[in-house]
Amino acid sequence: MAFWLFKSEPDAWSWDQQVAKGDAGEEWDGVRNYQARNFMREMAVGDLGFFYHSQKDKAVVGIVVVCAEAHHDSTTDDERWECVDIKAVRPVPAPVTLETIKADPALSEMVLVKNSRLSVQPVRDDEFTRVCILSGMSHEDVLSLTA
DNA sequence: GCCAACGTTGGC
DNA sequence: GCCAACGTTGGC
Repeated sequence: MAFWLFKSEPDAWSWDQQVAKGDAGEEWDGVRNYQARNFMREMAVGDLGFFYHSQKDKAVVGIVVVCAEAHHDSTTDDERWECVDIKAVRPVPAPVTLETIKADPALSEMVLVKNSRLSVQPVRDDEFTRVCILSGMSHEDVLSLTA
């Protein structure tokens, strides 16, 4: 299983809106960046990701799961752009802010820290676990997610 | 609201 | 194929 991070401006598409979509999930559409698209092409159904609010919150607020592999982005006729579908799994007990992430030496290599503009990015196993723990989840909580 | 970082476009 | 100009993102 691989881990990812999906970044969204809460004014454009928020965690609450994602949750409201329920198990049907929603296209992660609108991505017009090759790097981000290529990461989505690598995703498999069942991969987990963080849902990150940029701008005002600047925090990881929830956990999502990929529920459809990359397919054409329905918001454009341009054949180049694809997206996956994701659905909400659970909110994190407490948001993990960018400030907290930046202050943690174990997370200094995160793409979020090194390339703040990339909207879809890979997360390492150890980084995924670490952020979960920082959010207040127990090790058992993390294990039950990744089992 | 500013600006640094980055990606894309288009002229040469 | 290079690079200047431009547009966008997102942290501050």
